[in-house]
Amino acid sequence: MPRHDHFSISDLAREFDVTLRTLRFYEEQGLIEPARQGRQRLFSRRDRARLKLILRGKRIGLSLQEIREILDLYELARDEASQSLKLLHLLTERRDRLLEQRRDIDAVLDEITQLETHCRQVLDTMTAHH
DNA sequence: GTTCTTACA
DNA sequence: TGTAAGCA
Repeated sequence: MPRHDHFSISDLAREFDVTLRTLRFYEEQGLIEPARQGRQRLFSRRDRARLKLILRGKRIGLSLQEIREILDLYELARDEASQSLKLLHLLTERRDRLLEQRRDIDAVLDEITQLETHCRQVLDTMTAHH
């Protein structure tokens, strides 16, 4: 965990508990673009900071595509305002998706309860006849 | 021993 | 994203 200015792919993998494959994949997806020292990747503090944001976004449930949008803003429109605005928007969408999933789950749960009730009634009826 | 690219159950 | 293969 060299506290210096550069990190190897293994350094970051260890620090953030992700696999080497994951870091290479994120690069492939354009979320990070570590420098190269010959052929090897050389991660800067900036890459490290981005990775931190990527993982945070993933925890919240944002897609890599959405995370990239935020990261891009952090690069281009260096103003923190547009970035926060974007994040706020994505968070709202994420919440809506979760709420919808919750509604779907509740609906299935209710159906299960109804079927359960039905089954018990059938069993009670048969028992009563014997 | 470590990292890289490519391909695929 | 995991894993295996063949290099550097």
